[in-house]
Amino acid sequence: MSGINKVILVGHLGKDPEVRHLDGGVTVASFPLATSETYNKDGKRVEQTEWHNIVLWRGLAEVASKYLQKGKLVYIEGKLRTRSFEDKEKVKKYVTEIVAENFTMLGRKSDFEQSPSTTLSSSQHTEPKIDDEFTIHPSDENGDLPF
Amino acid sequence: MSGINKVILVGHLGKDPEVRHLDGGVTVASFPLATSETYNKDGKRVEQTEWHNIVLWRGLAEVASKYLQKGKLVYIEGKLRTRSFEDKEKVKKYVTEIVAENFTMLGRKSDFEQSPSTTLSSSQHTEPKIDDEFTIHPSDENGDLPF
Amino acid sequence: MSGINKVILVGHLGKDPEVRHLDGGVTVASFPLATSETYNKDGKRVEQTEWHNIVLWRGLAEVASKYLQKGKLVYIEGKLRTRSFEDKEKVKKYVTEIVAENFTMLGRKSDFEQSPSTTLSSSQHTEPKIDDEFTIHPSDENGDLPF
Amino acid sequence: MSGINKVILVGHLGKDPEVRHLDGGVTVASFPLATSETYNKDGKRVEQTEWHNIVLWRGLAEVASKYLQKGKLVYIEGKLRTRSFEDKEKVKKYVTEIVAENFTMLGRKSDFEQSPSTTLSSSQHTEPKIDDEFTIHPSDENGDLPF
DNA sequence: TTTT
DNA sequence: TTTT
Repeated sequence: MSGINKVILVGHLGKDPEVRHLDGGVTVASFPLATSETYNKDGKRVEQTEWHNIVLWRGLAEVASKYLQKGKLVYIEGKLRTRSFEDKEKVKKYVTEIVAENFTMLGRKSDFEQSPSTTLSSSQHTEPKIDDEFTIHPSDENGDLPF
Repeated sequence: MSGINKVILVGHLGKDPEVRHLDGGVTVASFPLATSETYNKDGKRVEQTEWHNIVLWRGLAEVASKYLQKGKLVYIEGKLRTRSFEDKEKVKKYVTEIVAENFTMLGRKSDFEQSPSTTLSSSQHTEPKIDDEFTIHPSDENGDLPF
Repeated sequence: MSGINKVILVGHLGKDPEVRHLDGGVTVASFPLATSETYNKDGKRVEQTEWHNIVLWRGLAEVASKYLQKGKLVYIEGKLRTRSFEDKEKVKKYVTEIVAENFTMLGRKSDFEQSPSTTLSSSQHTEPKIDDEFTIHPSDENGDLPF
Repeated sequence: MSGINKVILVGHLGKDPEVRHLDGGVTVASFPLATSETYNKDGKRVEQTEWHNIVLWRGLAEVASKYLQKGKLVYIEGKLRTRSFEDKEKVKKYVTEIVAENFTMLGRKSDFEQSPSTTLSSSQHTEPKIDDEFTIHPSDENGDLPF
C-alpha cells in the first residue's frame, strides 16, 4: 500500500556540496547538513547537533552546487532512503540519506549573493536561470550512487 | 543555531513493537515501519519499500506496545537521530533511527480493537488510560539505548 | 524573501469532489475534508472536527474526481491560500483554502476499488492512467476560481 | 476517527505580537506572518505573499511576546482552526487561523539579541527563562478568543 | 458534510 | 519484516 516518507529539515551546510557526474550524464550532489537542538540538562545549556547526509539529483544537484555553500542556512524537504554499500575492506555497510525533493534558501539575501531567494523543486519544468524561479525536473531518482 | 529536524511517516509496522526496560525504569520500544511507494518503470509497476527504525521512549513506548501491532497502519512524527554502536565483533557501526514524538493510528477501528482512535504524544501530561485520550509525558529522551 | 507554506492533512472527505471546467479548459476540483481530534474534557470524551476547503487544479483535479469519494481517508499535502470574493449581496468575504500539491489515498484497497493505491502529485509528467502511477503536471495554479 | 491537521510555516512577522489576557488569566498572542513565494510569469519575476493569522496560547504566547518582533524570521508549526465570530454589524464571519504548537526562531543570532536560539513548544514543562531552553505547557487551548 |  |  502507499505510504508517506517525508523529511523536513532546517539547518546549515557542514561543507560545500560535492558534485559527481555519473555515467549517462546524471548529476548528483551531496553534503552534510547540521540541525542543532538546545536543551537544558542539570541546569547547563547543552547543544546537540545531528548530522544528515543530503543527496540531490540532476537539476536539483546543479542548482545546489551553484547556490549552496558551507555555512548557509537552508530548508530541505525530501525522503529517507537507506542504502547498502561495500567499504574498501568489502564489508557491507548501511547509510541513511535524505534524498532532497526541494529546498529553499533561508537567511539574509547577502548570504546568497549571486542568487535570488527562491524555492528549488525536484519536480518541475523550466531549466534553472539566475534571477529566475529555479524549477527543475529530474526524471530518474533511482540511479545507483557510487559513494 | 537552532534548526528543524522533523520526520513524517505513514506506513505499516513490520513487526510487533519490541519493548525494553532500561536501568532506572525507562521504557523503550522499537519496531520497523515500512513506507511503500509505487511507480512505473518501462511500463511495469514497481513497488519500492523503505524500512525505518522507529524508537519510542517512556510513556509513548508503553502506549505503542499496548496498541500497535505488526501490520497496523500508523502516522508517526519524530526526529532523525544517528547513533554509533559496536557490533559483536567490536566493529563500530552506525544506525539512523526515527525517535517518535507522537503517533496516530490510522485505518479502521477494527484494526485497533482494544484501543480508541487517538493521537499519542510524547510531550503531554496525563497517564494513558483505555478509552481516554492518551497523553504522555517523557521527561528524558536522551538516555543511552543499549541495542 | 522566500518562505515555507506547507499543510499536511489526513482526514475524510465530507462530500464527493465537485469539478468545474473554467474558461480555457482548466479543471478545478474541490471538496471539504474533516480532520478530527479526540480529547478528554472533565472526564468526558470530546471529539472536535475541523473542516478544510481543499482545492485541486488541472490533472490533480481530474485524478481526484476519479478516485476520491465522500468518506474516503486521504493524506493531502498543499499550501494555504486566502482568497477574497463577493457573495450574492456584493459583500466582500474571505475564505482560506488548502491548494493541494499532492495526495495519497489511505485505507484499505477495497475503499478505492477502481484505483491503485498511489501518490498523486501536482508536479510530475505522465498523464493519469488506471493501474499506473498517477503523475500529473499542472502548469498554472494561479487562475482565478469563481466560487 | 483520528486525523492529522498540521501546518508548517517559515516566514516573517508582519507586526509585533499582540498580547491579550483573557478572563481567568489565560494569555493569548497573535500576529500576522508572511510567507512569500517567487515565480516567473511571462518572463517577469512575480512575488506572491500569503498572510497567515498566527495565534499562540498561554506560555507559548508569553515567550512569543518576549522574543518575536515585526520582521523576524520564524519557523512555526501548528494546526488549522476556522472560527466564526460576529463583526460590529452583527454579521457572522469566518476566519482561519494557525494555532501554533511550537516555533523556532531562525536567522542570525543578532536578530534575537535578548534570546537564545531555541525551539519553543506548547507542550512541555519548565517555565521559560532567558538563556535556557524554553519549554511551555498550556493545559487549555480550547478557550474562546474574543477577537 | 467525514470518520470512529 | 508491512501493506496492496
